[in-house]
Amino acid sequence: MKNELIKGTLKTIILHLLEKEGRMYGYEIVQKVKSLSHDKVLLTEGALYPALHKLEAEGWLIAEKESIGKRVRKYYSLSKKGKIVSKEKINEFKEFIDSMRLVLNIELK
Amino acid sequence: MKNELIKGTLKTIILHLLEKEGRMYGYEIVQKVKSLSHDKVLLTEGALYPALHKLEAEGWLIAEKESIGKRVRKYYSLSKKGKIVSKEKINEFKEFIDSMRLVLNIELK
DNA sequence: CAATATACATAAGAAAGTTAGGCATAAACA
DNA sequence: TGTTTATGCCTAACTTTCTTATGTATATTG
Repeated sequence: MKNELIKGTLKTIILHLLEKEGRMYGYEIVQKVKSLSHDKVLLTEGALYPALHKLEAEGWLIAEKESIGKRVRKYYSLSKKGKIVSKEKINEFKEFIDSMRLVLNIELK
Repeated sequence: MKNELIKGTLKTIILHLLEKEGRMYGYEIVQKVKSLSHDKVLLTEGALYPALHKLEAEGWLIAEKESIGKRVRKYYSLSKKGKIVSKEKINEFKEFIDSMRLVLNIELK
């Protein structure tokens, strides 16, 4: 999906996955989205990592480094605020879909 | 809707409305989208007009100026190519929604 | 032991908006 | 009748968000 539509959904995706999974690291998020979407949504690391940093700076994510052998993974989870924002983002997305359905006059199963 | 999600949908909206209505001018498109979406989707002219020009340059739209009193309206309609692209864009949007539904695990009525 | 996968990160540039103007005519209202 | 609001077009500076291209390093697989 070389799709400009994906733009703007990245934060929503991250927040939602962390809410569902509890705790994930960046690379894992990329793989998860890829598999959930049957290889349709391919997050790029150039977009993902800056987004994670921004969400952390915003206070919505908590980051913890963890050593796996000689490598360091950075796990993210939702802060209290992040859990609230996560739900808000999902609702915004649903409203967006509803609006678009009205404008584009399309049915969604 | 101060929503970054709308980004990327503008061309799809324009093409679809022109397909449905046949012939519209810029200002009319703004009003139509506003009313269809119950004031949720408010296109800005700063985004709309450049988009119309780009679609015309691409060969997807045909523009015709029409004098209304002393004012000039610019009507747009779909070219043959534009009609094809319009359908493609709608399909892309539907696929996008399907993918997002998988990733976000949400139900849409 | 070379290629691929895992895992993080940044930086330059492109794309698509927002915000803030500008210009002009027509209609509505006080 | 004069001012505000609506109609109708437009552009330019700036911002946000993403893509593309790198860089670095360890682990696994053939």
